Amino acid sequence: MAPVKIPDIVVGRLPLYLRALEIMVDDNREITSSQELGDRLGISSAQIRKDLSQFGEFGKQGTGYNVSFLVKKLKEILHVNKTWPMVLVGVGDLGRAVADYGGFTPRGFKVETVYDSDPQKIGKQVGTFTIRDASRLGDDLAKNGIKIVMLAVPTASAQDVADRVIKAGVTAILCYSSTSISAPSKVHVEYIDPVLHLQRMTYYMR
Amino acid sequence: MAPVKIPDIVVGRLPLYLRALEIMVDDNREITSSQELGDRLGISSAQIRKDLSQFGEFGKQGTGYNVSFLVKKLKEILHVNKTWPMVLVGVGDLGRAVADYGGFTPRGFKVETVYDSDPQKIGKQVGTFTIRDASRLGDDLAKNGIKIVMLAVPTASAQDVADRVIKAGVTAILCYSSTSISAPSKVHVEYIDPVLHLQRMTYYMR
DNA sequence: TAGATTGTTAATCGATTAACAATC
DNA sequence: TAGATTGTTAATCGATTAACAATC
Repeated sequence: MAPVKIPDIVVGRLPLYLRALEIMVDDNREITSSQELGDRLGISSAQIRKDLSQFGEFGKQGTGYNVSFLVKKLKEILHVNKTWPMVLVGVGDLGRAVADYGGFTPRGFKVETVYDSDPQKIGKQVGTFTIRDASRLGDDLAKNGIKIVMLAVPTASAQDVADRVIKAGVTAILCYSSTSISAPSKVHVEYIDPVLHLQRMTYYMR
Repeated sequence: MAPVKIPDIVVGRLPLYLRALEIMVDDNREITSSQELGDRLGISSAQIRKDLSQFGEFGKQGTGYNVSFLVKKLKEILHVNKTWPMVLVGVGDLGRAVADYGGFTPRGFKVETVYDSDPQKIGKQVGTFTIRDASRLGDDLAKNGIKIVMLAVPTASAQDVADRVIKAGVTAILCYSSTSISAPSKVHVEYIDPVLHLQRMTYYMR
């Protein structure tokens, strides 16, 4: 009995559910329903029930879902019931903001170290971090067992840096550079490019 | 004859094609094929041909696509053959980086003004911008005909600010706050939340 | 002409939704 | 019990892919 393969698109919605539920926790909500959650997220209640049911029976007929219980379950499923150490490569304007971003820690992630290859920057402080030489990435990553890297390097060097961190055992890359990178299928790559979102919207605008 | 409705999912891929093609322009590539483009993006060549053919016949059998011609066409389709003025609301660490980000201008967007509601910040400089009082948003947006707003405000005030800018005629919101906002269907909302991407990846990791 | 690649069709595949029995 | 909401099935809907004629 092969464990049923959960579709990627379902996995992609779970963090959205978790985020909405954590806001409900902050608001001291104890119970919610697929209907309410769906209304908040613009997703049908049927889809939410179907997605969740892939992982277990978390609700009660007639009542709904216990918010903190569902939060706990989703954190387990997404493996964010622990904190993942990450490193950041590239400390330009964007990298600086990523390093300072306060939103990682409460949600399961922590920036451990930041790197740059510019000799002018190496050794300087960025927030609480001392910028390390990017040429040390290989050794450091392997030694500290880091699995997640965020890239905020110039477009032209993104692939090169990606190749190097992958060689050092990294299996997840969050790429802020405006380019696609190629990686073996065992390595997960996600992208953040605000312009892609903007252009998607202007398509519909005059 | 109703103009055929292009699926949202197709529209969402066009900016990706445009981005890859612009990199090819920089590399002085004159011609490409759906095969090559697909390889770079991890998308099947059939899908690329099908997507593009929704908008016209841009290629030549046996040859492929002229890169700069296709760039020109995609810019027209996405309405980024002009520059869209935008404003940014919220100048914390994240907002500061968004304001300084150099990637908007070459790709069809420009930050015109930045706003915050913190009296401590109003009047201060951020890069080349003087922070304006967020209470002026309503008047300013309407007067300058701004249609696009980027939100980098605290989660708790995102909905409130969104409501106000929508009232002032804004039809596109790029939301960096970690929450979903509700808006009339004529208003386009896109989200950027790095943690959602990270959690999507850790699902697959031990 | 031979080789290559588009644009498009039809088939396949997968995701969403509607509906409802089960049950709290 | 009556009302509400889940979990799940089957039907619908939509997206992707394989294949190939057209043609450069």
